[in-house]
Amino acid sequence: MSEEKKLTPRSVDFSAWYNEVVLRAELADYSPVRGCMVIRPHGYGIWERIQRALDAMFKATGHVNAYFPLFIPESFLRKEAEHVEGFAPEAAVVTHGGGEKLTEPLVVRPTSETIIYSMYAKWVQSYRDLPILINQWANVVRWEMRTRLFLRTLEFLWQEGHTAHATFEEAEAEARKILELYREFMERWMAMPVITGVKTDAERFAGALRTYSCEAMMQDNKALQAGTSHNLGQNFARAFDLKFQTEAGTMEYAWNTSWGVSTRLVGALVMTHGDDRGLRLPPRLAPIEIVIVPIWRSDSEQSRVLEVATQLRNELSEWNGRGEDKLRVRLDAREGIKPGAKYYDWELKGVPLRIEIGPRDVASGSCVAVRRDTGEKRPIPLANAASEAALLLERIQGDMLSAALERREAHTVRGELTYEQFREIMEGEGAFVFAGWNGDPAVEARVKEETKATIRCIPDPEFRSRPSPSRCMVTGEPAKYEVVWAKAY
RNA sequence: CGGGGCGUAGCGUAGCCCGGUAUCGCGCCUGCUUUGGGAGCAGGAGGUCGCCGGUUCAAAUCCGGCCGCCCCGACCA
Repeated sequence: MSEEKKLTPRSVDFSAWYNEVVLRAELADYSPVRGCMVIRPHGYGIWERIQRALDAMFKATGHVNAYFPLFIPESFLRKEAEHVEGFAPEAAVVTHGGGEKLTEPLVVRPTSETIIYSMYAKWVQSYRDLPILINQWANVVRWEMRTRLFLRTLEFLWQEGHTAHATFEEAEAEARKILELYREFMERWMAMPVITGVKTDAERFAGALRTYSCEAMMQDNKALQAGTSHNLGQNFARAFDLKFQTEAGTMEYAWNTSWGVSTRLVGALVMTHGDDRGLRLPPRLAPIEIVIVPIWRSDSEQSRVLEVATQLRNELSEWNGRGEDKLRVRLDAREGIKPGAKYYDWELKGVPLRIEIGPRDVASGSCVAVRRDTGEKRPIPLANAASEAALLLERIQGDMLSAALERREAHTVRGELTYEQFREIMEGEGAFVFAGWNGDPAVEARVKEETKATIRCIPDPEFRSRPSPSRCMVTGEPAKYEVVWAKAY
């Protein structure tokens, strides 16, 4: 019997549970600097899987990677009025270098629009130079008041795409295309369903014309903004004199978009799929998809089991039934630790599939596969273990998405409801509420004040309820939009 | 920046009210026995009790100040 503290059950305190999973599954750790997080190898491995998948998707849509400076002259931020207003309060500023006071302070980038569009201005003369489709993998710094592991840290890793186009329509199409790309990634890779839509003015990115977002529901029924894509219009092009000569010979400002997702996605994964045993990883993002745990009693059993287990490990990792995408397998041959302890260990870390193999299995030419998501056990023959395991992994990926979608729908309220009913929902369990809104920012602010719920987005048509509410939930006036309300991180 | 909580071995903690030289568990090291759901026994190493000052014969404990962290809120990916 161990006296070690058990994981806090999610039902007791979701925040405490989340922190314990992140720390104990060894995804991340607190650093000596407040609000800055150390990403440990397991957490970084997940981020690398995310990077790899997204990068391939960006390249497939014609984007290329580049890198821009960490330091931005303070004056650059000021060139776009809304932008500076939004980011100045959370800027980290370097005032000294080489032992001397700088003539102009340098801002550690909170986002790179300004430095990037200042460069695009040099690169673009003609409509023939457009579009520019560039992505950068980088770290950014935002001096937040309150931080949370992965969800909001002072420094975080992300990908930021920055494009320039010849027309509004082209920029708008780009922003929408990336939104769809994000949605596909979140559903197919993260097994995390999201609602996409456009932000209200209150929630719009500082300097953007329009902001689109992906909104995911965590297991405490709160929303997490998982990704954003902005149509920046000509706001930054004007600020940085990013002009081009059109086919007709006139001069025009370029149209920009920017979009990004961050290490927050790792937190989203935990809060979407974790359970009381720890993390559950969707197979496609799991650094290790399969862990083989050998079981033995005596020395002779040990050598025999390990021999078969090693052979199984090799067969699995060399199997080419998935083409270039090899199975990611780990054999846990540690000695002096009981198999049960190994099970708990890998369950906490979220490995989707465990294969147990002991003397009885060796004798019968089989092994036992155990699903992390459902706990379901099934014997599979060693002869075709690879294809069986691959099939199970695919099923786990699909089932995890279905389960998350079902959970979200069970906590989604659609159709006409009164403000009183809404308040009751927000005071209780919380939910995604589709409701009518008259478009008045004052109403939006009042609801936030009274219930802590915000408009997550004006959703795309496919997510809207049918028929849309005709009245504003708060005022009873005719509704201008249907919106999704929820408390958010 | 407001409200709450906490700083004692690598981790989690007892002791504090009522001062007397630090408790227990996990982990770690050595040896033997173990291994189909967190192993057992024996031995062992490991501590500026967050920091500074005060009271006292004596401070983890009482008093004053400072620092740090976590949680809740305002702000935000």
